[in-house]
Amino acid sequence: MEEVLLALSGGVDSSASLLLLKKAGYSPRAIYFSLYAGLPGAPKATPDEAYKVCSELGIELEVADLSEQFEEEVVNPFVNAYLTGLTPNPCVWCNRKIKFSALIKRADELGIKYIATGHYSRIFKKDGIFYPQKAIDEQKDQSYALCNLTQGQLSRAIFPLGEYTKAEVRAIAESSSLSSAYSAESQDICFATDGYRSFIESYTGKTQSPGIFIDSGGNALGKHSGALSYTIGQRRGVGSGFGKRIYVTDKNMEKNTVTLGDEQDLYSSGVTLNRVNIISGKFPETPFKAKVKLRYRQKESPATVIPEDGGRLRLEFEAPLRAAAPGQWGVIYLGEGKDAYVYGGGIISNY
RNA sequence: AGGGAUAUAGCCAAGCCGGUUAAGGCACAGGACUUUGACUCCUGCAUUCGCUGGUUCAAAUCCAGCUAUCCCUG
Repeated sequence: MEEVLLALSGGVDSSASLLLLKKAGYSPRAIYFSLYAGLPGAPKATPDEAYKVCSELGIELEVADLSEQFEEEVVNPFVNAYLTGLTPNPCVWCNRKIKFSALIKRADELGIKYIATGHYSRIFKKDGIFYPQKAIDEQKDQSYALCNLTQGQLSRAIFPLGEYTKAEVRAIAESSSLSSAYSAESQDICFATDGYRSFIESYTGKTQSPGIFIDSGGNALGKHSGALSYTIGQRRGVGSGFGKRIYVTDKNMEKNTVTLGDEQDLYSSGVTLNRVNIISGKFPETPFKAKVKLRYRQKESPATVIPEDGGRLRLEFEAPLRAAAPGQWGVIYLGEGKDAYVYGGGIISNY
């Protein structure tokens, strides 16, 4: 039987993945990653649930402490991004640098070919290249967060949940009487359950200093508690007295200012992507049409992808898109509808 | 000092030729959604209408006085 190394958190998704791998005839091995033990401001997380699931399925569980790598590869860049005014996406980095990286490394040590996770995504293979493809359950689709994976990681990955809906996954776990069948959805930043602001404050030990809101003309509109707490497109927490809904349109960390404006000011016709990751590994030579997402949970929008110098990609939207936030990942999809797959992605740098 | 205007929740603001539970927006709080930040959605949010009296079966809505603020003329 083919062995597979599965990342198991103990939640319903990874548990059901384990079950599905067994049913599919694989011989799965499970590994639990401890990511933020002892991190200031981070919640407690234990492998208890993972152990429970493994004992229910007669699988041996291995526990790996990755907290050092996690802090170096995910938490530090995350905090630094915020301190420089960006809006980072830690999950994209975590998948590449931590989860999939550690899975591959351990699998190699064990002589195992395949790795697996409980992500809602499929693998699309074309011309010998493996792409993350949207999950059947479009509501849960997580292919966006896999845009930064390498070909080496994808070519060995199995996503058992890609063909199932969330409801089916729960039903599968339920029918096998898995104790995790009713586990809550994971959500928000896993290591910052009280929000990124308070996490960064406790992690750095520094509180934000107050600054001012300004309008597009630079006129002062009021005071805020620190520019770090705001992100492009945000509406809440900007104060009152405007008589209308008003949004963050820009921010400046050096001056500690946050610019406010109307919703229409948030729309941009294109963005430039930095630190581009092309799934195939082959940087495009000519412009092409594709679909893009500027954030998780946004439907793909048509755009033209234009290769630029320095390995950058320019995205020109067919219709203006709202609130492109520097630091977020712009992800490019090819293919249509439910079968769309990730061509690549990069970090939004400006507009 | 005269003349005029306005006073409704944290802010803006309907209602104001009287009639059951005082619109709405912003802000705020809680929730939903969510492996990122946002957005979005749902719910809540003045027993009370500057104050004090009066008229009336009934007043935020009419009347009087007081107070505050704004504008104009000295």
